[in-house]
Amino acid sequence: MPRSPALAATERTPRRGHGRVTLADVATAAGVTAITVSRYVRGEGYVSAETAERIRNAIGQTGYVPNKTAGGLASGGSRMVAALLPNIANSIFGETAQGLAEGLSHAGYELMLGSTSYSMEREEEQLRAVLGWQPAALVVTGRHHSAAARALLRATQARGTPVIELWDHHDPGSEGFAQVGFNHDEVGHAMAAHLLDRGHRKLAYIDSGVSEDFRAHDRGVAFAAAAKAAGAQVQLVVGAAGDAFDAGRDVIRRLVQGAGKGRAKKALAVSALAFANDHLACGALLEAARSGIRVPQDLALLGFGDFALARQLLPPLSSVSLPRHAIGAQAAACLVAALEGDAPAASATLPWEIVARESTGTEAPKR
Amino acid sequence: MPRSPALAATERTPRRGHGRVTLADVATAAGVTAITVSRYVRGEGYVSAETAERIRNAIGQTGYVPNKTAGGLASGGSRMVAALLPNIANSIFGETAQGLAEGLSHAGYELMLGSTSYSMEREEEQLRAVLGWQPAALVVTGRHHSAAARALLRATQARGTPVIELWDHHDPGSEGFAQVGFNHDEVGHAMAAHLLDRGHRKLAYIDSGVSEDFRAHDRGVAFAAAAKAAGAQVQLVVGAAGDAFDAGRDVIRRLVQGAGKGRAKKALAVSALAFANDHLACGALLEAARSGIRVPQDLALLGFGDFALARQLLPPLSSVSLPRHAIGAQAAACLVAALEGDAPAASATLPWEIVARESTGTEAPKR
DNA sequence: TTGTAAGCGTTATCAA
DNA sequence: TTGATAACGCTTACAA
Repeated sequence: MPRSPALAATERTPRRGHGRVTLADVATAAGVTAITVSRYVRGEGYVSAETAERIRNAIGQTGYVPNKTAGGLASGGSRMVAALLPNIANSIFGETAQGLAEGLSHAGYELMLGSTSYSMEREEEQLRAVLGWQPAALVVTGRHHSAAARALLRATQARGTPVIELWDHHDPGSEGFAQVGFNHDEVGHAMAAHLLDRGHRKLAYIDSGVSEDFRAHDRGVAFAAAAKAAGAQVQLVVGAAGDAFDAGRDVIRRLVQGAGKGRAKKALAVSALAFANDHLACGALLEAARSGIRVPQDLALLGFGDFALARQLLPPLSSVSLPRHAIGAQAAACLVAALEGDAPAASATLPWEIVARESTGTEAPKR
Repeated sequence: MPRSPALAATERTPRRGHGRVTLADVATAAGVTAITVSRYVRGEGYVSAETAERIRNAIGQTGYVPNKTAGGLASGGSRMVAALLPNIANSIFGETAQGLAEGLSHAGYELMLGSTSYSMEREEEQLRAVLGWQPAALVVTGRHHSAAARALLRATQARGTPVIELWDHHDPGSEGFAQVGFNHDEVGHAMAAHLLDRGHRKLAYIDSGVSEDFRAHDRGVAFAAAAKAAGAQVQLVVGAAGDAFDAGRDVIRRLVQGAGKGRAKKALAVSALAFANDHLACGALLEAARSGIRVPQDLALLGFGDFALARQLLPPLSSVSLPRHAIGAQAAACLVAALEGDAPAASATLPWEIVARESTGTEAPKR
């Protein structure tokens, strides 16, 4: 059926558009062509003050919102960064995500977020999924990825898309990706040193129950190595899965059982415990109080993460304070710099610090 | 400088593509046309087993990744949902984000996440930003938005894009957006009832120091109304900004000061406190222990959120357990259903529950 | 300062 | 079962 001119005027052309207001609509309303509106919107090229005014009004009237997917398609670049984190619910990665979101958003980038549930397999899936959106840059967590994921990351980087690994900083730089984080071996060493300095010779590291938390394992291995090198005894214990507080309590309960009770009571098998995270440590601290174990006299406890709770308990928990938010913020800054400057992303080591509180003794370490 | 034929053959055509492998490349490799590959990739329409096999190989060889922005542009639909949350770092919204991410990802949608920092202004900005990405659906937090943001949401919904408000559920349904959450007035009432039932007649609600946490305010107002209706005394106190634990401690300190000390000591001005969140409540609980205030005999404490820590302290904290993760998961389910079924998104009220622990007394309420 | 033409990588539509 | 063609809404390149 041929369309009458009148009808055509009402409904415009057939299958034209998906109902959204386009650049062309604004242009018509402003009495210019689309490219002029485009220039105005992007703030590039020359647009006379008079024309700009007309366009401004037209945009206001029509409620135009630029279509960024079309823009990206045309220009071959997008203002969107995809990030893959093990877990967003976790306060550790939550703050990192927050830092990323803030930093990117201020620079005019959007954030596409994927949660990998600490699984390399999921990471690979998510990677394929977000890659289809042509992100301007890619953020992943840690330096352990499946072979296929590594290949995808390498190919992506080869095409000029910056890739950053978060939360780790290891010298050989695995594949040459930029890294924003810190070295977990160093933290493991420092945790051991902190306890050794205070005279402890029987140590244990309580690892996270999350099997793919590689960074926690790395710290544990380094902790053990440092302790052994100093001639101390070390155990590596894996905390129970599930609620971390309960897992921490559980560690203390088993320790007390091992020591026997009543008249058969012996000294605890270890004198200091280092944990993969503060929740484990706080659970242990609370259980110690109930078991009559004096902290730090009978047992010193050292956490990791310096959560808000750590300094609230009695005794306050010594812990490793982390640049949780800074990692995200710094990654955002690195990416934006790389993107604007058309350079590869830069790595950054971010500072962490052992905050000595009562749970590992208030004494200054003997020199 | 005119390009020689040989050169042209090497670099293909001028300004063709941005270096990515396209459908056309795969098609050439497989000896078919682009549309056939497209059909194979989407699993739609007919592709012979033989052709499919050739395409599969071609995809493997070329490492083709479908360009979802181009696809979305052509089809007028995207498989991406944008969500705006007040804060991702916070464990409350973190878990919701996690639920959303998981639910959407399983259904083959990506998640674009924005953090509004509890600011309506930021929300509006972010809204404009994500709208340009043509999301398939929109998720926002709460029912309070700036006028402009509301207009944008309404226009978006009118165009057929589902809009869901999270974490709230209020009858008039503000603008008719679907809501996935619960009614905070009811929670406020229930919190008051919980304390009134246990015989308390001098109550206070400690509100969050975050001024745009409207839901916490709503609960406080409802709490006060319920208490007054029962003939009890109520105060509304606003916690200090900054660390929530410290703000909670601070409340107790001021309460103790008010009661005087030593020989001039009087009874506390209130006998029960309800809090805007568990961090405030836990801070108060810890400070009470240090101040020699017996919980619940001298002072009953009721939290909100039932964080993992709540049941670990002594005495364990009574609190309101929330469907943090479920809100995200349910919202994802609602959206996917709406998107696949082409229907408007459905609202859902999710269950919460007051978990009575020792901090408000173990006695069964008198009937 | 503004415009024309072509193309980005994909899918809808119609035809074969 | 496969293909040709024309969009989708925008930007680059070049022209005026």
